[in-house]
Amino acid sequence: MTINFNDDYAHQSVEKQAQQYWQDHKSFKVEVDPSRQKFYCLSMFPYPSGRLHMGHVRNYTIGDVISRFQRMRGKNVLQPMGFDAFGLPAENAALKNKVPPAQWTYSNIDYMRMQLQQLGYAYDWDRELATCHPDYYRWEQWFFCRLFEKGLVYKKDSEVNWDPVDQTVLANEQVIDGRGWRSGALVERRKIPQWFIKITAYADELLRDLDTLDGWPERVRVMQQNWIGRSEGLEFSFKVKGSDELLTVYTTRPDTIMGVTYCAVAAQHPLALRAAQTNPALAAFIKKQDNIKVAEAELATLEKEGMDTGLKAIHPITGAEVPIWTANFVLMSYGSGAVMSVPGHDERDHEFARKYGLPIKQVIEPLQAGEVVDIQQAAYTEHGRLINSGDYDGLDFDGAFDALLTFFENNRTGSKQVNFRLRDWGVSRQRYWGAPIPIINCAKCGALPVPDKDLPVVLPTEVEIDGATSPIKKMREFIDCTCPKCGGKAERETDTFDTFMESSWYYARFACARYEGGMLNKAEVDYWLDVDQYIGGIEHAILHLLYSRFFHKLMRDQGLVKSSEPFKRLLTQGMVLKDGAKMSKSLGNTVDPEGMIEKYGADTVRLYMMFTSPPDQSLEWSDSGVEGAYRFIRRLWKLIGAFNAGNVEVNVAALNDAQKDVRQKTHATIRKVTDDYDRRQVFNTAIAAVMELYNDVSKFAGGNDIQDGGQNQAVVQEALETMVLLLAPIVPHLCHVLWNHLGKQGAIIDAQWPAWDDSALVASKVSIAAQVNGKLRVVLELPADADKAAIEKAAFADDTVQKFVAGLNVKKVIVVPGKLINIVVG
RNA sequence: GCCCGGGUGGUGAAAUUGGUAGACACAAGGGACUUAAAAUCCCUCGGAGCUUAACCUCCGUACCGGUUCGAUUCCGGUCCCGGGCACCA
Repeated sequence: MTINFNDDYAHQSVEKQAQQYWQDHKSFKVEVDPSRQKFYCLSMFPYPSGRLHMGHVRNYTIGDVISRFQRMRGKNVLQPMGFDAFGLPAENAALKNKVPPAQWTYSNIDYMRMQLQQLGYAYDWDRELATCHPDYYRWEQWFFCRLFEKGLVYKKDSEVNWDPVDQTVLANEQVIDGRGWRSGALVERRKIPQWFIKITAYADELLRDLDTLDGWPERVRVMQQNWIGRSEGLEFSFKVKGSDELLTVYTTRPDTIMGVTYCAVAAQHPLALRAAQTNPALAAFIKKQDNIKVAEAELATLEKEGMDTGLKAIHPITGAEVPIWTANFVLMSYGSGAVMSVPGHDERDHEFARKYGLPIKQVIEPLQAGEVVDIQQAAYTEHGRLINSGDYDGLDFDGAFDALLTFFENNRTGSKQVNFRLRDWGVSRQRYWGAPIPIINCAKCGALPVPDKDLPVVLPTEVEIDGATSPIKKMREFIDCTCPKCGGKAERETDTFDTFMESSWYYARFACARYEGGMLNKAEVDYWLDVDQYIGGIEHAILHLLYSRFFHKLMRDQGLVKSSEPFKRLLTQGMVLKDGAKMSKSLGNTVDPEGMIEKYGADTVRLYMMFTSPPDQSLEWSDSGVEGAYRFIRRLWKLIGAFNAGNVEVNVAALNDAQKDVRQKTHATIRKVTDDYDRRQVFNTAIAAVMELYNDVSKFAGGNDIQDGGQNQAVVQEALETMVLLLAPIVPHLCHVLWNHLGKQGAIIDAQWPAWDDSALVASKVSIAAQVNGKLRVVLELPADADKAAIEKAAFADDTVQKFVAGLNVKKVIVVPGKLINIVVG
């Protein structure tokens, strides 16, 4: 197949030729090579939902651009791709289409792989993996058994959404307005035994190591920090009147303790449950809380409601009796499930107290004299000085904290506590399409891990989905087994793992995807890890990234990896929107990448995606914008296609002014674009810079003979080569073909990234903005070496400047050399 | 509700460390070429005022206030939009 460069740009033949070359030369297959610096670039792998959507295209184009850029900079680049293949949608599709989840998933993978190849991504396909394959999840099962041995996993009762009609557990997503999505039944909270991994044992380290992640966006680190939620406070107990029981609470504001006017406990708190036994109204109130979906957002947006339990707590300092209420905003899962309530100085307590007419007492006043606080109107939540607090009056926050801590320690009724908001990771799912949890339950010996020799526990794939219960939960041949300890009859665990388990370590497995001797192969993993660049959606800022960081530390402590953090640099890309809303099937505003690729080619789609927004912002889809990207490619094709490459070298000494300008623009563009790719990771401005260079060269070509065999041709050749090199990561097919047309040998993927020549950047003139009172009045063209005095002299000599300063006193003159002068008059 | 972002022309955006607001594109309008259309090329393009016109002047980065010689950028407050909230992935 030959390409005629005088013809119009035809994306099909261009893209076919480039992709054929990469395939024939196995261009993106990589091996460990200690003599070369490696670069591991990873994009978050997709859930194989059927077809690629524009969000995938954006994510993977960003990753591919970075990979190809790093390769041209000489790195040994690993860019793998795989599929996060377990999950709920496969079960839904199975129900709808009467196809087993495995079959549906594998056929989606085949289709999406083909689409990814069409887009020309530089993946090492030999490392492809799918998490639903036993070769993958067997190591996850193996690893879970190691955690079991170390005591890092445990089983406890935990609440789920229960559909009483379908007799099944529902995901939060399947609960709509408090009802099951299929049955329409009011959901119930139900406690069932589930497996947990002790992420809280690593809370301190997960928090501390955030400081080492200087390649991560600040906002992601802040979100993780708040999620982990370390706080220092006081834990102490109230005596319950007429009982031996203690009501234990935790507070980060011990300084407000004298303002306690009531206590609040969760609906499921033992005290509330006990009080309910003799109080039908309270029992009804508690029962009502059972119809709330298991989600924090659900609880927190509820109208605050509560009920007096009738019990009284004894204030540990004053001995006063305060009522114990049960309140729907107190979480049983956080702390002790009970709080002291200080309506004067806590907004939630204040709202609750106003609603139920509970007293509000001020015990803190502002440090600043004169600041007026009306505690009945709104809570005062700032730190301040204690008042109405007896012996503690006059103390500030720290003083009161220390004094109260001493009081409770001396009485042995309280202590300083560090608390985390972070909860242990519940990994049990009552669903079918996931990795089986490798546990055997024996009536005699309890829960035991499956012996290594019996791994993997393979998930049966020939199943029928009925929409309610997981098929393996009634499959005797799966369930029945023998106890590895006593040899008696036992039952296999039928719950499967949370799919975050699979996505928490896939980045490591990519280093040795075909390794059969263990979870990870040290030689390969030590070379390729850490991930140098990770790219994915901001929606994963907390859960996936936190679990992966946790898993990495677990693997480190198992001796599998060396480092403490998996991802050195992180780029969180924004969503793809159309008409201001996220592209989604339910809104019917999706754009199918496949149709776009067919019409315009992969390069146009890639260029459009990268040009329209910076990667971390949302991207608004526009059909005419795609046309614009296509037009630029055609213009570039036309300009370069018509150019006859020569072998004239640039002779700097021989350049005239116009030629120098072209060369200066070329080198300024190299510098700008390199910085944009490397440090800033914004590609829209990189493309804009190349467009500017194109515009300059195009103008130059309009007024000069660029095939003169002399310096015109030389500077244009240099500019065109530069454009092709700089755009190669973004539009690789086009540049692959144009590179050889410019007379260059070899493939552009193996070409070196261009370097700029500082001496070419030196400009003779500089623009100085002249301001009067901060307002721009005129732009002065001055010699580049103009110093402070020269700038000032030129500014005052200017007519326009004179117009604004005449007759006024010059109060101050600010000069920023090379930039501006500001004359302050009055 | 809580945590984290974002808000700049008709549209996507740019302005990188507090220093010339609107680069680069899209759309629109006008023109050239053409029998015509498409394609291509050229010009105009934040708003208002003034002017034959160039110029020039004022206003303008969600809203209100502050710091500064100077604020899209920093600080305080408000509104709106988006992401996450532990069983969607």
